[in-house]
Amino acid sequence: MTAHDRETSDGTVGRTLAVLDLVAEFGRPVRFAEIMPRAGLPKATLYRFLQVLANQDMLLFDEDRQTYAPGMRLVRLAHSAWAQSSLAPLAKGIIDDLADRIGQTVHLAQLDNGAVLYVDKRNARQPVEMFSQSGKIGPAYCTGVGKAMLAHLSDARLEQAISRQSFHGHTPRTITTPEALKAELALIRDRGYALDDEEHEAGIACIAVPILSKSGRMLGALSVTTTTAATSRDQLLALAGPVTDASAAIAAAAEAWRFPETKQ
Amino acid sequence: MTAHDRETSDGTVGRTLAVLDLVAEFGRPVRFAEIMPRAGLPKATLYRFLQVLANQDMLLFDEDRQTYAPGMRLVRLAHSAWAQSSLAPLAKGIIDDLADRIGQTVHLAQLDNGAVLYVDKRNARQPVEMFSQSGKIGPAYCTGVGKAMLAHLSDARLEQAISRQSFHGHTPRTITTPEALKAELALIRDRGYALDDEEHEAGIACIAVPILSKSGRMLGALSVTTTTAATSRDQLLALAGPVTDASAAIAAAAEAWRFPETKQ
DNA sequence: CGAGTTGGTTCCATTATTTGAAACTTGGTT
DNA sequence: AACCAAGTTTCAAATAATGGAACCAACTCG
Repeated sequence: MTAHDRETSDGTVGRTLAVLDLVAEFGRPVRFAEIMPRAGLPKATLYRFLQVLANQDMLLFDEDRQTYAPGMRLVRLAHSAWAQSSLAPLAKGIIDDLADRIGQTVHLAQLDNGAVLYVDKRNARQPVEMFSQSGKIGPAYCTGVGKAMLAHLSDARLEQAISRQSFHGHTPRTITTPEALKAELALIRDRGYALDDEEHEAGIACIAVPILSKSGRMLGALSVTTTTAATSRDQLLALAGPVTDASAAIAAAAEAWRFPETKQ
Repeated sequence: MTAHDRETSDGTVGRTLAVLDLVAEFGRPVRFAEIMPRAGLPKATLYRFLQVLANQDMLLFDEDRQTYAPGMRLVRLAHSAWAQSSLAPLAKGIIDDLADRIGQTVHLAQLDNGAVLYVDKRNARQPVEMFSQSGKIGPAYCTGVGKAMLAHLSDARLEQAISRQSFHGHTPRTITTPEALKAELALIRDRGYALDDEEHEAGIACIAVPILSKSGRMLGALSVTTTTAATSRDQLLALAGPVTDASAAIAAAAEAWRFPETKQ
């Protein structure tokens, strides 16, 4: 039993929110019977939890199809969360600049419960399609931003995060063991940036840097993604400079934001 | 005591989520003492609720400043909610078309707890800035989309929604009484579209239509916004046609989505 | 300096809520 | 008509939530 897995502690509220996660993970409306086996809760208990969540608009219950899906209240709450707690609002200008300058896809990510949470994105040229991208999650062990963030975690938090990785071999180059990952993280820490060279998806490479506060706290990560077809490894490495600069600028903005006035 | 105000029923979970809303409403990180008076809960209870929420990443607690703000877990959950439960994904193409054709700001909204929840938006020309817009809420009684939706609510739900309106007089034209609102809603139901003629903001007008399922259920609303400076009332009214068509197309898409196969 | 104040945290006996096995209802299938 | 699966309700026992009060800073002020 690790310190506190969100699920088990926190009494009724924690258990209920775990069910919410479960429903969200399906990615489609689900029926009671589909949730049951995964929830590991007595029928009656799960039933009551779902009722409460639906009542609370945290879930939307479709009467006709008898399915549950994440509800609209979450969208409203997330708006608030994104605006206040994510790096996105204060990084906006900096990311715009970076994307303009290098003309490639840019991702801004934060770490959420051991997974990569994308909080903002700029596509190479087409109009931004944000909410459908912002809020999306991805694996940490095989993405540039993921590794960049893991590399700057405290030992305890790293262990916790590693225990949540699934280490699925997406491509032949995917890192699939905790040991190999730790070695890679040490390297990343040394050179200051992470590479994802077709570890997650064939033909896709990216360079990522962590966003670190003055005191060394890991706030998030920034990456530029390219296709191996269009961009050589050297060209990709050449982006390290601009991306690192942008990352530093975001860190500075975060610092300024969190301590806006000296004393007053 | 009305049937079920989300707050009071639903036991511990409901009460805890009410606190989450409370924090989100502030729109900025807040301290314990600021939440206290509004929560109407004993100190110890509120304290525990906040602890649990922070533990669950539903809130983010800033150790240094001792403040709570909505947490990143909400962003992840909302992504799921937006993709599955909102009209946005299936309306996307239709809205793109509409915005292209008429070149004005377009809003797609749904009703959430008596308030307008914007789920998608197209700006007149500049790149979309979505998450900062999607998830945003606004008043129902003085916006086009709000009135369009209220007009197609069942009596019971309408009463419930009206009881949640604040009826603040934003401009000289704002409707400020439930009676006047009900009269306006009858008119809207008759003619099929709602107008907001500088009721919310001076210089801003909009035309909105409800999105109704075949069975008459109100799914959301669609609006086009213009400035009174650039667009005459007649020009605005001329948009009723295209907007209504788009709304019908969205309703059809929703219908098709919810009943994809006949029997299989 | 020390008494007072505000903001935050912890205790713990009481109480109300949650719990879940089992019974029941509903709707569909053979 | 009997059967089965999915979903809903019941109710006594078990547990977890409750909140008044005490406690602990960290400031402020006389």
